[in-house]
This record gives sequence, C-alpha cells and structure tokens, in this order.
Amino acid sequence: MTATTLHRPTHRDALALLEEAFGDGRMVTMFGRCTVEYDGRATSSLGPGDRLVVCKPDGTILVHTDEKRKPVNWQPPGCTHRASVRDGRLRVRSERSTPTERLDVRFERLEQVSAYEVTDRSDLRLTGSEEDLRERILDDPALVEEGFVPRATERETAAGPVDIFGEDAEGRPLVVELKRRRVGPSAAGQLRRYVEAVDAEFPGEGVRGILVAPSVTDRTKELLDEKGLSFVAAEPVAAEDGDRSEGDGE
Amino acid sequence: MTATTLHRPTHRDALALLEEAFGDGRMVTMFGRCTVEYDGRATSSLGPGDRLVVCKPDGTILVHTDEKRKPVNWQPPGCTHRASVRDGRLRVRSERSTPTERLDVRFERLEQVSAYEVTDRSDLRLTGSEEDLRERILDDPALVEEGFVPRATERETAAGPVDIFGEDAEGRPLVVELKRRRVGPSAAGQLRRYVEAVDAEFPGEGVRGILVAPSVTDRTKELLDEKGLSFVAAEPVAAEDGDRSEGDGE
DNA sequence: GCCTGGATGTCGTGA
DNA sequence: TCACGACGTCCAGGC
Repeated sequence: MTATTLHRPTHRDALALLEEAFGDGRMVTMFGRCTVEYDGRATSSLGPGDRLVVCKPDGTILVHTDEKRKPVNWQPPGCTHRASVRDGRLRVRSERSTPTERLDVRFERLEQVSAYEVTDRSDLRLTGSEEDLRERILDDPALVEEGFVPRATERETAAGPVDIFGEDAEGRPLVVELKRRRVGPSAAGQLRRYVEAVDAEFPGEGVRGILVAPSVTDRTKELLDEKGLSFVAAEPVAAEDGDRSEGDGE
Repeated sequence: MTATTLHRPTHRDALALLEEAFGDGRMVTMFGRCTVEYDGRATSSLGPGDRLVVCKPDGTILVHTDEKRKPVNWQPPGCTHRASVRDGRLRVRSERSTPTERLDVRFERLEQVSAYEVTDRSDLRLTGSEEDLRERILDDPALVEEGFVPRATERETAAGPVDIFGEDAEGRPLVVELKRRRVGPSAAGQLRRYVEAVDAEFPGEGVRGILVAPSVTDRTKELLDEKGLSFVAAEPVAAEDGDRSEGDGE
C-alpha cells in the first residue's frame, strides 16, 4: 500500500504519473477544474467546475462533485483509460465497446493527482437480503403458513423462476414470492403472473400465491385481494425483542 | 479551489484535518487499510483491506475498493460525519435517522488524507432520456402510428400516470408507454395495467396500448401479443444516417 | 413524511 | 453474449 501525490503538477508531470499508474494497475484520484463530455447510452455535457475524478485499474472511472452519492459522470468496469495533453489541457479519455461509450474529462487546472497501490483485500459479508429471507423460510416454512411444504426454490415457470414453490396443508400447489422490504404493486403483478403460469401447469388444482415481505402498500394489498392472492408479513432477519442502547463508544 | 494533503499522518494530525474539513464544508478523501461496519437497512461487515474513502460536505460517504463502479459501502446525503481516535485507530462514523443507519470506518493505517475546497459548479446537460423520447413523439406523433393524436402527458389513471394518452385515427383511446432503451417483460405488464385502467374508464371504446422503445426482448413481444398490445420501435434521439470517422484528436 | 417510477441505473446469475 | 430480476438500489416529483 503506497500513495504517490503531485500537488499542482504541470500537465507533463501529471501525464507521466497517470500513464505509469494506468500501466501498473494503481487506483488514481484527480482533483481540479474540468469539463466532462459523455457519449454512449445517452449523451451529456458538463461545463467547467471543480470535481474529484477516480480511475480504477478495472476500467471504472467516476466523476464526483461535492454533492450526492452518485457520480455526475462515470464509466463502468471494462473501459480503457488513456491520458494525453491537448490544447494545453490534460485529457483523460475512457472508452469501451458493446455498447460504444466514451467519456472525456478535460482539466484546465489540476490541483492534485494521486496514485494508490491496492494490495490487501477482503470480501463483504452482508445480511438482510432476499436470500436471508428465503433461508429463514426454508428453516421454518410455518412462517408462510401452517402446513406449508417447500418443494423447490427458483423453480422455472413460463413466467420465470418462482422464489419458493411447494404445497399447502391440503396438497395444493403454492407459489411464494419473496421481497426483502416493503413492496409496491409490481410485486403483486409478478406474483399473479407466476400463479397464472403454474395454474396452466396444474389445471383444476387450485394453485395459490402468497407474497412474503415486511409490508405492502395499501394499493398493493388491494391488488392482491382482487387477484385472490395473499400477503404474509416476514422480515429477512428475525426482529429483535429488546431495544439496544447505543452510545458513542465500543 | 485548494487541496490540503497529509502523507502518512499521525492519527492526531489526520483527526485535526478531518474535523477542520468537516467543519468548513470541504470534500475529503482518505486512503489506507481499514475495516468497515454498516448497520441499517441491512447489516454488513468488511474485513481489513486497502480502500479509498470519500466524504462529501452534504453528508455522503463512499468507500471504494479498486474494483467496480459502486462503492462497497456508503451512506447517502444527509448523514453526519464524525472522526475520532479509538483503540489506536482513526474512526470515521457516519450516521442518520429515518431510517437509522450507521457506518463506521476504522483505519489501522492511513496512507494519505486530503481535503478539497469546491468553489466552481456547473450543471449537467443530458440527452437521450425518456423525456427526449416523449418530446420527439409529441413533435411527430406519426412515429407512433399514422393518425395518432396526443391529448395529454402523464395522464392520471387508477394504475398510475400514463406517459402519453391520446386517440388513434379511429378516435379510440390510445395509451402510449415510453422506454428509452430495450425493455423486458415488466414494461409489458406496466402497459397492460394502464390499458386495463383506461378501459375501465371508457368501457366498450376499444382502448389500445402501444409500447414505444428502441427494441423489446422476445419474451416481452410474446406478452404484448397475448394481451393485444403493440410495439413500435423508436429511439429517444434520431439515429444518424452517416457513419462518423472517430480519430483521437478534436 | 410515504409512495411511485425512471436510470448512462449497477450487478450477479443462468441459458 | 443476452435476458432477467435484486438492490442497503439512488433520485426527483407528487401528495
């Protein structure tokens, strides 16, 4: 892990560092007054302003202003970065094909350039996802309803894969759609399509559909009722029973 | 526009710069070996590794590895950043309420800290959006079909606002759903919901629905056909007729 | 504040 | 490669 930084570099010096860093897979940040042109899936133009530009060795480029979580401009992984000096400005160009996309950042003034070497990595562990909800229900199918017997996950249907497919206490086919958080009408439509597809496979068997999520919007509940579908409240992680006090320390 | 940088600072020096920068609204970057803990809408834990951390004055914080476009951890705008030294490590904590979310970044080694002052701004101009497609069609409704007469945009229905509502050459109500790029089955479902809602308003008038997009997937085309809906190919920006030669210069 | 739907969404997975 | 759906989606706009 090292960091190399140039403060108010000449374009020539900045160019040398950029080419070196792009070549040996270092991460780069630039800060300065620049314009940005993008052409690809859409087309955009960003007038002069102060921005932070991040270039990653996997081909990602991010242009950040001092607001918002999303970069104002970017390119996804897989792009090729090149730096050059044109008309007295330092230009960083990032391109890819399929789809054809190009991003040009032109600095009229560069306050700082840094190159960082990344050596240590470690993977993220995340809980609270839809997969956690699925595991929870497979552990305890009664969370959906008494007597529910899961038979398959991601079972293919004409309308796409069903999250959990099984039988209810009466032996009727049961389609379960999972959502990790509060849902809107689209989930009701999704479940309806699945139930119709499965119904076509098991005519006359009275296929049922249940949406499992922490909660649903009012409109969604109406839609479910109209279609003869059900909602069951469940969270991807078991709710805590006690409240925690949270101080500043550890 | 200024940049202040500390190379391999002591935690004490880094803390002083962070507090100063958080206080006067500067953007901050940090690079070093750190762990990250998040708890909020989900829960995650990231073991030690080299990362770039960006703190914005609007309360955004981003933790980037050397891969991917998305930060591995983050907080959205509106959070409060605080820095402190705990157990010999520099800790940056970012919190918000509604929902309650907390992010802790703990540096065991800090290679560099920088604070940037952002003064100049400029807004992004973007073309190729769904709104551009709408304007194109309102300019030339025959792009949808000969004789189409738009009557309203964002017209409210029981299923939500319809992109363009109008009449066909026969005077029948026509619902137009716009998508700026190639679409999947969800768009067919969305259009179907709109058409059903409008059909309930104009019983017996033979309400029609047309999906306008650059292209659709095969499955989506099937779904549209099943429901008696149509697809018309159109791009948000007029396609160029000639090919451009693209050199490296300007 | 909640709800809704677009996005240069990004990202993983499977065919 | 494309299609499809999840995501701590983010985000603007309405109410």
